[in-house]
Amino acid sequence: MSKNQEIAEIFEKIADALEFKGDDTFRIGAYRKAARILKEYPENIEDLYKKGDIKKIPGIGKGMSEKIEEYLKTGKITKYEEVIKDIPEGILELLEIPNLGPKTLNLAYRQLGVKNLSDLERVIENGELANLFGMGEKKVENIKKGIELYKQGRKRIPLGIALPIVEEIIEEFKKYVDKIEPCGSLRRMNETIGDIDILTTGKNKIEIIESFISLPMVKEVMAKGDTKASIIEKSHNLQVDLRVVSEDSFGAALQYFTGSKAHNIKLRGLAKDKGLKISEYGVFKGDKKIAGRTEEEVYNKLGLVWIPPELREDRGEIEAALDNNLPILIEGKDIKGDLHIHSKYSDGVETIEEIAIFAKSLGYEYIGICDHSKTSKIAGGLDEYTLKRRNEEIDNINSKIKGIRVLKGAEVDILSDGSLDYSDKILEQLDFVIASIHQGFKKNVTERIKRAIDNPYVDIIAHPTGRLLSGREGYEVNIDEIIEYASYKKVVLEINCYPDRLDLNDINVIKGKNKGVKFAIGTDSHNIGMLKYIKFGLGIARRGWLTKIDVLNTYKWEEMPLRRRTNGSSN
DNA sequence: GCCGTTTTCGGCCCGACTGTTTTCAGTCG
Repeated sequence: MSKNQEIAEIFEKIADALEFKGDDTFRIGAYRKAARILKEYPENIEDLYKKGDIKKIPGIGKGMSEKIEEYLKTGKITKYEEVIKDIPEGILELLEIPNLGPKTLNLAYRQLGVKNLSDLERVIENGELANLFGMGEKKVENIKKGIELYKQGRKRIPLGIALPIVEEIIEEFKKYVDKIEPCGSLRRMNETIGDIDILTTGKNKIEIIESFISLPMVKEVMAKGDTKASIIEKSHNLQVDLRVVSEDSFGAALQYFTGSKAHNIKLRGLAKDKGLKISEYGVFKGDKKIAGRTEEEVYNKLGLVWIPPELREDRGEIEAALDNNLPILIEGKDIKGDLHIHSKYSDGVETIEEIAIFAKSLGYEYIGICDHSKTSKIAGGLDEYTLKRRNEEIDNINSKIKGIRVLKGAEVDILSDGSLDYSDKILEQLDFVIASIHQGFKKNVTERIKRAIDNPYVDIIAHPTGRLLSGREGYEVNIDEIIEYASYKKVVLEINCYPDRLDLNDINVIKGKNKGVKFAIGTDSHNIGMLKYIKFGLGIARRGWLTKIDVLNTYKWEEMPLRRRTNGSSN
């Protein structure tokens, strides 16, 4: 874990502890903000500290920088030890229980000695909790429901799983409403989704709410009012929030519910400075509403150009919008082909010809067929002889099918000693080469990837960190070092679109972009249905502030800046 | 705890829903 991450986690714990104790909410907010900044910061905080620059980070002031310094020097933060001293171990975890906040938890602790989950369950069952001042049967019932959800482990789920659920809900529900739009982290294309927010507008609000809570996928209704309702859906126990607003507030509501929270807080501060007020209903000057119908209107009234949802994380996008200096983000129409597709030759489903015909129908100019190399036996890796046969087949297809070019690629294993699974002589016969780790996740991964980068035939490093959103931590790799080296050697890093991977992620993409690295967006498709996953990679690319020129597969094949070309050798 | 071309003190985003409370607190997003 990086120092940034370690310190961020301590700041988070301080915030939890202060919240439990009922400390000033703005102080708590300051710790949470500092934690978020550290977690997302594209530079190593230790390096920054050595340069003496940490206080220049907005949100890190005197207090935070002293604590960071203390941690870097001594490995601990005194403030943290002080605040957790008189708090029973483990009780703060209970703050994750929905419907149980710091006030109630603290009350249960002081009055009933609740220190852990089983204590809490006991005082619920014997009625002691309900008897406390300000408590009652219904509140306790909601906490009980919250405990159930907590025990089921309400994890954030990958974007790729959440999106089809949302699409199903919208399909089922759209007949009831005039307009319907998903918002929240889903609209921002966050790699994982905590809950789903859907915004609608329509004539009869009550009827809309009623039809929503009666949808077939509803498992449980959490809340229901005149303008919003929350349900838990059946398939993944996801919370889905529906908001209904009137037409002339739709833009303001879309902006508001898209977030992020940090982005909105900063926006509201900006509005305040201008003597304006923003809410989900619009932008107001005094009592007069001056914007709200569209998002553009809302941003414009604050002196900003419209900001794409993927950038709304308070990572400098508001400052850039003030200067009219936002990047022109890459879009779907810029993608000229997919550079990471497996065919039937290895572990894919379709023949190369079938893939080519399908990709042509998507409007692609080329596809890169990247079957596994011989050591990946379990994935049907190709030996040299089969690879040669495959290449001949690709030549045939290219002469037969017009309007799309099939590129001879390979996803070559980086072996345990850092060498590649094919000889240079074989690699030379390919149009381009992807190298990746598929074994020895804990064995010298950084050095091995660097050795692969040293090979002049390697163009792209696939899924550079190896993390899986469903759980696997990723390789033991120093990704900062890989980014640095890729930048130096002009090797391209992949944004792998596979929904469980999304690797690199947005933060690493930002780091790479800052160092001048180029990226390839590849779906890693094993069947043609997966080619549509390109949209997830695009989401990551946009969250990483990438423009068209940062991405390899927005170039025509002849103009693609592969390093074996840019280094002077011909194709 | 952070921050400041109106401020180094006094602000800090804003509102919905729920429940228990006779005017509002807690939780959530």
